[in-house]
Amino acid sequence: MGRSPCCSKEGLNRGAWTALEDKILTAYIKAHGEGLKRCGKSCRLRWLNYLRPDIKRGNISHDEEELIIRLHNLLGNRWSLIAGRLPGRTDNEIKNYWNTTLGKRAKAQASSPTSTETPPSKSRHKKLTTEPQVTKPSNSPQATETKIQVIRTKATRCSSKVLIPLQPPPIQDIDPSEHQDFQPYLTNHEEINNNASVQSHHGTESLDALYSHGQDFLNFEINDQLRASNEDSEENDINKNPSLDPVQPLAFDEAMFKDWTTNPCLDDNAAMDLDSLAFLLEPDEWP
DNA sequence: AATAAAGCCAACCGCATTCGC
DNA sequence: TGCGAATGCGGTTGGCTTTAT
Repeated sequence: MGRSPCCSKEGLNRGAWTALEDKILTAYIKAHGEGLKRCGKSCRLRWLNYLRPDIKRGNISHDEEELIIRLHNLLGNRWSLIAGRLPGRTDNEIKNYWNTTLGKRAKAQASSPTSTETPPSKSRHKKLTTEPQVTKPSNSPQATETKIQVIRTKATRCSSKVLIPLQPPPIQDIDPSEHQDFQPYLTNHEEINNNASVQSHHGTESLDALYSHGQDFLNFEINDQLRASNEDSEENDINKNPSLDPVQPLAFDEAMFKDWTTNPCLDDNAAMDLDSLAFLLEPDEWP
């Protein structure tokens, strides 16, 4: 657990602030005000769980569901690790999905082992829109007390509620060319709106992401994590799951990865989904 | 139509870890 | 080396929506 340095990312400045940086920050605050009355923690969460342009919104596909189940068997409640293997999904989303759907299903199956796949509760399939919605304020006390329009970031069904078209954030008064550092934020809105086209039914974009993650995906740090926890605690996941050998490296090396990515059967036309990679998570298949 | 119950999910909270001074 | 601040993470909660009665 713990954090990596917040400024460890390439290209980010660390250490003492320079006069120029101070000037830029001051100019920005002067131009746009102090803005949000939010703590950094809250802002971070909002960014990570919702605003990030690469967030994939929409139903958890069957492939992703299987992946979550397998990873959870492997890692337990290490949501961030699990989320790291599901491009575009957040730890919070996966955690929620597990708590509301998969966990209950697992529990139900455990209590009645003979039953096969149980539908997720009443199967109120979430029907996510691809963009945040601004709903008419409800008649709740909170809503009537304030005239602030609340952006309903929740995935909600279109009901009788009136949906007001989302107004873009007031970014037009920011000249992107003058604020390169804020570029991600300035382009964010557009990217979120484009997420609809990013959605795919069968996880092909996940595959693309896997490609882009490349070896990082194949040699991901599960073993390191498990090894670390093995050192830290006697009650560790390995002990709980004797099928795992924390010291045993994953059966992927550079050559294999190269082989895999150059394999002609994996060309653009190959119809693939995460099922084809399921064996990667099958402990029995591990050497 | 009204109300209760269940489901869902964004955000909050507290703890552990790491950084920078 | 110690300490305060920042950050990452998992657990939990609050409030809204949907479904059932």
